[in-house]
Amino acid sequence: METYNYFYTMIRKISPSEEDYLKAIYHKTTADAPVVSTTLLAEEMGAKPSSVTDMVQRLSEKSLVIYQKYKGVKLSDTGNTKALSIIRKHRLWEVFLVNKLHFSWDQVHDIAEQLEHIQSEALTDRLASFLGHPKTDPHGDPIPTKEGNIQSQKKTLLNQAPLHTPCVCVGVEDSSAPFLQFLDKFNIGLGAAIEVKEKEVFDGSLLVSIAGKEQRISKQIAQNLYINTL
Amino acid sequence: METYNYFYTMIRKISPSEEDYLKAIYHKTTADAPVVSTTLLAEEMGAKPSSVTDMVQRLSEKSLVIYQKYKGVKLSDTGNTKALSIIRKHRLWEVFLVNKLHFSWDQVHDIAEQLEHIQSEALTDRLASFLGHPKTDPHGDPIPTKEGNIQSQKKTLLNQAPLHTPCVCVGVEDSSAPFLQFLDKFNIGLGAAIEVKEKEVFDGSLLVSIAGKEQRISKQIAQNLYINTL
DNA sequence: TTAAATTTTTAGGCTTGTCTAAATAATTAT
DNA sequence: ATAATTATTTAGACAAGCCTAAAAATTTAA
Repeated sequence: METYNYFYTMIRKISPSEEDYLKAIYHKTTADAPVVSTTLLAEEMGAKPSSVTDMVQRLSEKSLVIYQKYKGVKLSDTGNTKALSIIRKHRLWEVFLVNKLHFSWDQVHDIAEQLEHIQSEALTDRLASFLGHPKTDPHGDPIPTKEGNIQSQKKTLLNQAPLHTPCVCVGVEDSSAPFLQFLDKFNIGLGAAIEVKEKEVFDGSLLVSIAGKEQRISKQIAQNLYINTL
Repeated sequence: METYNYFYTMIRKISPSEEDYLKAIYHKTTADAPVVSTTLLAEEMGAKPSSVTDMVQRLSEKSLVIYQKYKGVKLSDTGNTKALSIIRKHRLWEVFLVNKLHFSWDQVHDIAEQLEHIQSEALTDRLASFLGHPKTDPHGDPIPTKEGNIQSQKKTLLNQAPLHTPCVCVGVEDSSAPFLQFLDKFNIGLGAAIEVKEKEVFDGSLLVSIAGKEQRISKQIAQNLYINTL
């Protein structure tokens, strides 16, 4: 009995909660900061650090993460693949909700949080095909491929955009409903034409033209909007 | 603290597992047999009777079912409404999977079992609208309305169909994958034109014409196919 | 109508995923 | 360099949902 334990843990199904942790670890680690602390993860998950330690130890036993006591945690290759598959599902469902069911981009996150846990490879494949294999979700974030490849786009914050240069909005840093609703009021969406006319040194606000119309935008907004030059 | 307990239990969220039990109770009670035993429910749920007793007692505390020790269980009005809402979601998702993602009718049940637990009234509303407010699912079962009305159709088993009378296939009693795949091999689907040519007294088998072609069908098949006369 | 068989419930345990409180390690500041 | 602070882990508890084994109620049969 004991002999097969290792094998069993390897192929054990991943629970929705475990999937959420893998996703959180994915989002909270970068090339610069390759590991994340239990405290930071606890914030992200809306749980206490002690609960995170517990879960992270379980995930480590299942070889989904690499965890060193007191040092932090990062995804293993298996864990990374799993996280990307969940992110793929999340973003595909967001596209479905916006493009097919006509939800607005601020309404889809919570529903996609549930849909991303549906387990059926066939469903994901057919959904992707039904949607025309979209490359990005409604917030401009790239959708990983079935094979787990994700295109890391060169993203520039509107903050850093050159003056008097035609740009296009390609994504948001903050995809919370309040921010997205705010953007709607300013008529800013993915693909919107933006050009920075003036940068105020004092408060970092910008005078921009959006779809031909000049508007003043706060630094806080400009810090959360990604653009590409044309 | 204690004072508000009742109120809290009233508005408490229903878990996926609880939803599955409500659905099972719905499916296992009829006008003839208005209550279901824990043993029968255990079979339906793939659990032990003792586990069912546990759960049924919890559901009773939440006023979702009416339960009498040793006597069986049935849905309360609240529980019935909840069960119908889950069945509505299940069947709408089945229509989506078949009509939009082109799954076959034997592939959709397990996926819909997961999708039915997604919690978002807006999603269900928009899905129904996206699908054109279908009246029945891919197996011919009626889809309850948002208000919880379900049309009980007068269903005749192929078994009981009159001889030499044009009929149309309107549903299946058994919607397991093996049976549905079997029907596919015989080219029998919803809306298929069927006419009984001959009934064999010895084994109850039927000689029928399906889409113009004559075929012999066993009693077991005929017992699980619903038809309407034209 | 009582005894045997069956059904149902209770009691006690296990896992997952959370919590609080206490203990320990790591970091920061004096 | 050591003390104070902060971060992290451990220990123990709890609810949900399941299990097995034992007890109790109900049904069936003699």
